[in-house]
Amino acid sequence: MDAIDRHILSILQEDASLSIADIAAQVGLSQTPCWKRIQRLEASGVLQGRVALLSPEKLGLGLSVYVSIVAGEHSDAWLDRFTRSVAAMPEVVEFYRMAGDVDYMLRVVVSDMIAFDEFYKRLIAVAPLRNVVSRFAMERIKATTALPLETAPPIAFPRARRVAEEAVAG
Amino acid sequence: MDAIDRHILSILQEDASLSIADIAAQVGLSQTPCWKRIQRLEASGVLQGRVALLSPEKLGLGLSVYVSIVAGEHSDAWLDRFTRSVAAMPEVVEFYRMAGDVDYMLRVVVSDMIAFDEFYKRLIAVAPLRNVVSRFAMERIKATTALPLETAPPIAFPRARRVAEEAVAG
DNA sequence: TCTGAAATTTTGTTGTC
DNA sequence: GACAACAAAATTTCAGA
Repeated sequence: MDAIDRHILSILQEDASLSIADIAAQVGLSQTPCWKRIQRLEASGVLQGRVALLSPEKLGLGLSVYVSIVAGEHSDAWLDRFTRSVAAMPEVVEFYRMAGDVDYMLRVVVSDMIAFDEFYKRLIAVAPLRNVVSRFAMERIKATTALPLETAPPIAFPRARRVAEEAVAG
Repeated sequence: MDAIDRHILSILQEDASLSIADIAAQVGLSQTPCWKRIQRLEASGVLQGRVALLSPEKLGLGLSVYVSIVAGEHSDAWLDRFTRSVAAMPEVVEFYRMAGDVDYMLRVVVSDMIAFDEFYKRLIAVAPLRNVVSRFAMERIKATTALPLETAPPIAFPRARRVAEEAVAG
């Protein structure tokens, strides 16, 4: 995972429709070594896959709502039920367990307030909740899938890691 | 934008590395009409692009922090300065203007608490803020780029829209 | 006007140095 | 890591419903 690998990743996380020839030219390599690096990044799991990004507005799904939840219980049964049910809802595009004053944070994508209210009723029916706060987004100023590679620490070397793992296994 | 277009979009937003032959087979079309539909969806802007998804954990960027902000002022100058500066920070992967008790919501991706604190200092130096609350994610339960197409309203027909626009223009 | 089969061109992949 | 041969895929063309 050297600077060239990072350069390749930064290009691909912005535009994965580029040809290997294009990417190779940008990073100053010929096609084969560039292709081999991409294969290695995929095999190591750093490159998880390629997806198409759709326009929420053009699909009539322009309303994002942040929902913070305080759990109703902390039993294993409650947790399992809540986690599975909420993760299975397609409107939930982000779902994190939090530290601090709220237990869970969601981002929910819906078409409008009516649709959100319909979602909300299904959400509170899933399992008992102590508190739910919904905050509505008025304007999307920035939303990217690109991670800040320039701020990533100099760890995570797929090759070095594999060597280390083999040393442990052997 | 019929059911087949939606089917194509739902496949591509899960995996954009599939060949047109694969997609065509899944939606029950031959390559050419499937390819033409994808071209049309790209031209209409519903399909915005293809990106590679990277592993935050493997890159040492496993900490997500939700930051809610109450603005310090509401002047045009403040707003412009704040919006531009925050959007330009690579750690900020989501940035929405909100309705209600908070003015802005961010999701920030960093390597650890130290890195977040460093980011936080830069953030509060950008422009005067009345209140900032940071909530730390402990566990990512779900995070997808796939929009809930099954819940999208039956609007947004790129072709029909073009016809309507031409009718207005003519 | 939309579909599908085949030809063409571009791109991805493998082998050799 | 580069270059050349090979394989596969995307794109265009064209015939038919």
